[in-house]
Amino acid sequence: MARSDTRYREAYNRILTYCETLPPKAPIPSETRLAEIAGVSRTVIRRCLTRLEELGLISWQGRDKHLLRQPRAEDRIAVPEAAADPSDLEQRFLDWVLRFDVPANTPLSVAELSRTFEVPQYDLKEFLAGLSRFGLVSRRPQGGWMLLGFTKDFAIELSDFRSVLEQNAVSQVVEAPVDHPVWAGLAQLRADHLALKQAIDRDFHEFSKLDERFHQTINSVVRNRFIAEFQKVISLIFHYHYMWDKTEEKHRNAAAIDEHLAIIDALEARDAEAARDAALRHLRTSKTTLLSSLRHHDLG
Amino acid sequence: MARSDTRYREAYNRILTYCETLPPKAPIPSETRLAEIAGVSRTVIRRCLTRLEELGLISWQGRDKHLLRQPRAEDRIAVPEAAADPSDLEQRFLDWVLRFDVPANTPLSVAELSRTFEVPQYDLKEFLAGLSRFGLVSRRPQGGWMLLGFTKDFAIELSDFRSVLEQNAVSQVVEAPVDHPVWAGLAQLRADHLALKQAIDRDFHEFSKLDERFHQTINSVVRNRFIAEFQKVISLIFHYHYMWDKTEEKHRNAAAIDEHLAIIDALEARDAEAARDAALRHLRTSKTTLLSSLRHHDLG
DNA sequence: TTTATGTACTAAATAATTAAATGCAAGACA
DNA sequence: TGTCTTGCATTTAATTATTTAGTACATAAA
Repeated sequence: MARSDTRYREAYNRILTYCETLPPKAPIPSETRLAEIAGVSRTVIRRCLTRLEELGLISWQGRDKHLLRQPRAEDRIAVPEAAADPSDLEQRFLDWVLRFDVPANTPLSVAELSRTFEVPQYDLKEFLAGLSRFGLVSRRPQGGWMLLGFTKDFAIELSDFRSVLEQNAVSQVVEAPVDHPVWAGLAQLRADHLALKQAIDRDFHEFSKLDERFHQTINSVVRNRFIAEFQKVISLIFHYHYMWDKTEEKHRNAAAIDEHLAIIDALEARDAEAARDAALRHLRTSKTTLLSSLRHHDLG
Repeated sequence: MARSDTRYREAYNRILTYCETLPPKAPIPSETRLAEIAGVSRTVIRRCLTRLEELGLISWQGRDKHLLRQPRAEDRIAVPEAAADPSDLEQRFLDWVLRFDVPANTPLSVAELSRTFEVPQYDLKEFLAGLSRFGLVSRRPQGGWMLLGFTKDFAIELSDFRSVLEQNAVSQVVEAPVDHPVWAGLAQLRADHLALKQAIDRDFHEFSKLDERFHQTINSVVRNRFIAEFQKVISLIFHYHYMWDKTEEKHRNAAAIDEHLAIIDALEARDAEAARDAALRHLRTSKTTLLSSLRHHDLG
């Protein structure tokens, strides 16, 4: 019942690797130096040295440390399997919510989620605390957490907020210098949109990816930590719902392609007002799509 | 080493209060009913009932429960001092950061913060995890947390983000129906601004409060959980820095009053474009002020 | 004087533990 | 017979205790 000693184990192996580079009988550097090499504190280094001495790899008396023999493969210490990295927990969590269409006001059990995602409970708690800032989850008075999201109100507010951010992004694109990578990106996007428009009867479901790329390109111009954080969540949610609402998908995607092209036209003409108008039209369509996809889920 | 039984203790006292309303020898409702009354689970209610029986307050056999005597003051159970409520932890934390001018890239010790704010470490971790979503703090590789905020970049990005949100708010105010409370608020603000303008030589430091109220009023029109969450943080940061930058405070505040009045004029004339222009001018001034206050802190 | 180690203390991560919640089955009562 | 209630068992969550790791200072060696 205490923290794991992974840090020590990893440091130990790193020190072994370092020792392999030393000539036989070489003196071992100071604790401080080793701490720098392994990127840990002296406390950990001393544990490593103790073990090295016990295994007869080094002699250690006072400040006199010498390598006794070359490290072998079996000297290495086992490092516990790195748990599924919690870095993309957000992606996987939202994926789970959206894929299984978890309804609003579902109580979330940390214990259960911890099993599902194979992530320690405390990582999850930290993660949920973060999401609560976005109003996606909240604490329940009896303890535990509750999924709030994906009500109609949520969708409306999310769409509105997205509109605000994207209107701003569009304004910034117009101001971007000619050598900004966004222009190359938009040129490519125009070509890809036109290509898909030709093959829309067959490849209409390819649009979802293109849509995501389109919005990402436009937003890439905005360098803002606050906005960037939100964009990740927003794009994921829209991406999924867009994919799932199958009603008139082909027709809807064809229309969206034209809306995108209108935005690209206005941007390349550096016409701020026209671009904002075109973007607004497109975002309104998106909002409607998101809302209708929610409605279908509710009914079905 | 386990969770506290505060919940049980509070529930017990609540049940006592309920019993006081009952006539002598009255039957006690079912466990489920009591659970509803006290807002806890049946498990807690059973602990309460056990104690009530032990103290001879009730008889309890099977599902037959009767009140034996009226509860007295000394029957109440002691509830551990409610720790300083963690709800306004955010306020107090930001207050601390800003008041002591904690520099960027300061390591934050959960243990120390826990003592400072008299909040369990547990709560703090959750809180910091939330703040990390706003890019105010981040995890350190060696463990622990680190305060990121209040560099120049941070201030710029925060200001820009604020501009985006407020431009949007201003656009919404113009569209607000005539009976919306914002119009009364603005009328009052106009009067207060004019009054302060008269007495600016003496009361110029009163402006900070007025500024906060002004921005709050405008943003109150926007009903959006995402934006609301940010506004709290943003307004606090600007509020403090505004108060502290003493350079030319009087002149600066006088100018800001005029900028506010210009915005109010445009809003009341329902002139969206003029309002956005006026807001933009004011937000640019604010940004400059925030940046210059940072510069002074760096030099001092 | 400088640098390394010894020692002591502080802090963070996390498993263990108890409080609380919940689900299910059987019994009581109408 | 059906509904409400309680008894029992299991699961979950909050919080502490404990171990690992980091850090500061004293002391000793070079």
